[in-house]
Amino acid sequence: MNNKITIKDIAQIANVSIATVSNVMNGTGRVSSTTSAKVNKVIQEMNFAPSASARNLKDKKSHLIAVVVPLLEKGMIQDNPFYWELVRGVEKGARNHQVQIMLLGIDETENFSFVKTRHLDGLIVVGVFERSSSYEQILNLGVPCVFLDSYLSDPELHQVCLDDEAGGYLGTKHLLGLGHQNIAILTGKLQEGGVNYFRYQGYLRALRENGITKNDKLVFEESSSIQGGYQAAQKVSSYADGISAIFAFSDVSAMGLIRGLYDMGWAVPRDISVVGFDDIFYTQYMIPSLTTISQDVAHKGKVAVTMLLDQIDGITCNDKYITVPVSLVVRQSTISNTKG
Amino acid sequence: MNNKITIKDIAQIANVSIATVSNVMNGTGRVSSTTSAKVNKVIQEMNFAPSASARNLKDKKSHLIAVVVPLLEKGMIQDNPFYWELVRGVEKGARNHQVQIMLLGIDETENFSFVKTRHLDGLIVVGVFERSSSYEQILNLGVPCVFLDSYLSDPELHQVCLDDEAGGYLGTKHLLGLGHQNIAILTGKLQEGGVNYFRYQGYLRALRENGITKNDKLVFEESSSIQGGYQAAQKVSSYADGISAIFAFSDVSAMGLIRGLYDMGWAVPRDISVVGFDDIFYTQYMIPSLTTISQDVAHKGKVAVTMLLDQIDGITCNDKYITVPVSLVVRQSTISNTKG
DNA sequence: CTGAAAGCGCTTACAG
DNA sequence: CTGAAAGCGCTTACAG
Repeated sequence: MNNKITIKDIAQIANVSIATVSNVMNGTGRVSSTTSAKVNKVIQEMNFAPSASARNLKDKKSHLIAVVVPLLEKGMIQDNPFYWELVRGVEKGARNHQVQIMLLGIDETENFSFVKTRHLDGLIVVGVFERSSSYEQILNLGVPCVFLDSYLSDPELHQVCLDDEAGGYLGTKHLLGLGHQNIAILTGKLQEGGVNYFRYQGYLRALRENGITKNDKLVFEESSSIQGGYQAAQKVSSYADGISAIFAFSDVSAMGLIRGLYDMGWAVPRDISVVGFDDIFYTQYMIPSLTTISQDVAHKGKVAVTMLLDQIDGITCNDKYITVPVSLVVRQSTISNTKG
Repeated sequence: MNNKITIKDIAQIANVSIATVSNVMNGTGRVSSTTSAKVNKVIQEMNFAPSASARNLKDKKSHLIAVVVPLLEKGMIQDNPFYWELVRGVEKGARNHQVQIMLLGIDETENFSFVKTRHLDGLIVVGVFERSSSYEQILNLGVPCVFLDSYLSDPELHQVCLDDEAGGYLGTKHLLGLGHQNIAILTGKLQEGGVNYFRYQGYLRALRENGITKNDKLVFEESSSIQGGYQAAQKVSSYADGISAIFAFSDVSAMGLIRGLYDMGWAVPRDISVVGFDDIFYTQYMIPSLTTISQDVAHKGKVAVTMLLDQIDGITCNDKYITVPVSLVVRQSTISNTKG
């Protein structure tokens, strides 16, 4: 094939120097409009696409950013479709700004050499913890970053976070309002400083406001997956006739939980009310449809790209820490407490 | 930061030439083990990561492949989580082989210049049609490609397809076996040569085998999304008391359909049996769980990478066309026809 | 307004 | 076994 067309060929055909061709392409320097038109015509005709490698070698800019997503144990990227919505948002945002994205799954063994190797312009990092090896590594890179759902204490870091505490509060409040007293939570790893931790804080605040003392037995800590939710159902149902409502910190685990309860003869919301978190695309189509805490994930992705690109372009934004709002969406999975 | 370390620095510190450093890194040429050890030590200590740009400029290889996914009208990548499972499979496969992936959404205006610009080693293209502009463009690129779910007639093309015809057949056969006669289908665009087309052919074959003449009124062509399925419910229920079963050509549309029917007072499977397609992660957790045609999407992604990399490395495989098998998974959404 | 030339950081024959 | 040098395809001062 003819992917070997270079700036030299264009220069030769257009009868100008390569410097001129370069200037035309980049709108730099002073070029007469006739020359410019002539060169552009040749570029068109030859279907010339300048080599990014050569450019990067000079510029040290790649116009490539990476979306870095944690790996599941099995070496696969997270399966929660939540990540897909996020990535889709990032892709769209990036496309609008002429940069392209790489997708990378990482675990604690990752050394991030690809960032230097590829001269990546920046990173969008999803869900790292403060004291993880990945976190350290990323900071040492000294490359523009935006962290998503990561809650890092360093105020200099650019972050986009959800108002998780409010989400935890809203969901709990909703259940309390329906007369539920023994409200269980189904959460993924409850690591301090993590997403679930803040949701849990919101839960506790709502309880306090209502003068309810917390009961650690009502905290079910399971893998935050659909299977995890399913497994939790056994524990939940075997534990307690007292539990009239449960707040799951992700929609996928809520779905697994509901199905698990169903298999044990419990109907939602008749026997127990369930609240989810995320407002994943299918929640309103579930039977019963799921009451959940809604967030605009795709928007989050777009915000992250915008922040990152500003940062790359050296535009300082006054708000390094952006909190995306949450809202409660009431559907069929929650009803008034009938157990008295 | 010190991302400015180059091969020169390493050479200087290790007291050798840059050629030697290069040879050590690439295992090329003849290097004494002492020199090699010395150089490697310095590389380690300096945390040196060679520039991909410089390398690519010489090699014309980027160790980058792109996953190309069709765009929805709204400029976003497809929202079906099916794509996420696929991309995850590709990512894992790529990671195991030291190449990295770019994710790109494309529409008919895409000119694919990024392929030449970035010297991409290859492309994994999902769901293009034979006579689309994208298809033409991609062929002209002359770059290694693997097409997924695309059904292209050129036997020289590398493709990974599902046995869609068999899937359509199996699902229909299952319903026939349960005594259903008026079996409707809910399909996305029924374009000749497309995925849905083949599933439809399988459906027809099963009907023929049972001596049932096809009825075009039983074909509901809707957007292949969860919303599309939901909307179809009205048409399905208003049409026909005769319909006792419906075969949806995607799980997401099946979910929307079931919910839509539910909202009109129809229960699945009591009033109507439903079969889906894909075996998306949540199907077994739905209430009722969904009978569906199963395919191993992540595996499909991995097969595609392997094929692509072989092709890039010039390894000719005898099988350019790989068909991934399907199987029927019977769950709760289908029961015997009770309408007589 | 235009062009000759250096240089980005590598790899690869080619000498030695 | 090791190194000097050319060259990959661009961009960017610098002359003219």
